[in-house]
Amino acid sequence: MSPEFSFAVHATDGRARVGAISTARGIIRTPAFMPVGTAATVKAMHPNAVRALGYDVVLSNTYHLMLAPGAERIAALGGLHKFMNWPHSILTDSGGFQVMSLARLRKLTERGVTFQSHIDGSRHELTPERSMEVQSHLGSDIQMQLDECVRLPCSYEEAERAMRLSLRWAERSRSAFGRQPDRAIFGIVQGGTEKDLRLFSAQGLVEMDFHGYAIGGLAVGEPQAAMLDTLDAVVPHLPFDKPRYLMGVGTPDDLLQAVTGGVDMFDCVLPTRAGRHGMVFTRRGRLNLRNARFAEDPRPVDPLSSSPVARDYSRAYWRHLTKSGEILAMMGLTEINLAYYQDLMSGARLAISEGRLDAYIAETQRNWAEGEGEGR
RNA sequence: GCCGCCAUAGCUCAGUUGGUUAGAGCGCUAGAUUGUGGAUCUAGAGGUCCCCCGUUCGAGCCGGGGUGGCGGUA
Repeated sequence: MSPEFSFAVHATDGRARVGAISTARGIIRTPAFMPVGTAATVKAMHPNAVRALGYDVVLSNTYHLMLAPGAERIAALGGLHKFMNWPHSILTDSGGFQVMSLARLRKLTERGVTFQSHIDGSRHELTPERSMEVQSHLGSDIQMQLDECVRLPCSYEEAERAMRLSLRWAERSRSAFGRQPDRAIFGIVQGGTEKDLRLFSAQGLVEMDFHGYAIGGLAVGEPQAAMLDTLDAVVPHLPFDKPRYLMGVGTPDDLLQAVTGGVDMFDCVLPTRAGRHGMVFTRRGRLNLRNARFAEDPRPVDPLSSSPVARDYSRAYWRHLTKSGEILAMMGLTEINLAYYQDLMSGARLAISEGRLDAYIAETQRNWAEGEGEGR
């Protein structure tokens, strides 16, 4: 296998594609879901368990690792892969999302963004150049440009301002990344739900020649239909032979819809965070295991799951563990959710390669609908 | 036995000089959660203010008696 970063489309079904990204760490089967491991851990999961579920890549985070334990420290310890014992691919977000999520702790200028640490109050400047330096210290296989993610709804002027800033930061990020033949850098399309802004952003990024293109600033407050409309407007303007990454998305239905629209990569905290709070995703829809109706429910969470965790324990047991704040609840429900997301995506990959994605989605949605109200 | 303190939501407790529909935190019941602060937010249910009598236009609040709990003491 070549250590060069590459991407190949193996089959298509409409706009949807099945393919493979090759990194120095191995193959990423696409469409791919990436579990989020912000602080060098997919919370509540051992790395080998994440791998056993079939995941080829996890996402980690520049800002959080820069604060603790520090990028230079991780570099001195042999890089992030070794540090967290995940020898497979790692994609790192640039800190752009924290510009939005930690808005009250940061100041934004043309030069970059200065955060006041939520841990100890210390100040940290994140410029496009520093973000790329940190990501290189970590040894990230796929690095993201620094961008500004804006919560929706927002005015046209605000969306345009953030998009243009992100475009200038894209150029600086691309330049700072330099030549790293075994690693990749992705640009991020911004522009809110304004199609002309999105087009402008996409065209500007494509001229800079990134290894892949992300669509950012979606699933940040707008309805699903607005997200999918925006996606439909952007995707045709992205190169066919480069991976497309919809950042921060999403629900199982979001994933299937976006795959139909031609997206290759996703990440989302939903399966892991929801799992830590008692919510599970199943073939028959979402269950909130904190609900009292599960207190005496002896049925497994999802009898058809690929995960024994979803099959071998009762809903009553998970409800008890969740309500009691037990660590095993977070571990178990996270694993069930990540198993479901993987099953969903591997099903989509197979369906695309067999040219029956629409039927696969229809069947999946039918199962969710039939499970509506289950246990009530 | 005597002395003191206490009794308000499931729990721990606020409650002004006696004044509209008695509050909080936690818990409980639900909802939200989309490039992760194990976070956060939203809504709801839940009351014989220990009991009885009295004072008062009006009592969770004042007086008397009772019951229960805690502490001290012989």
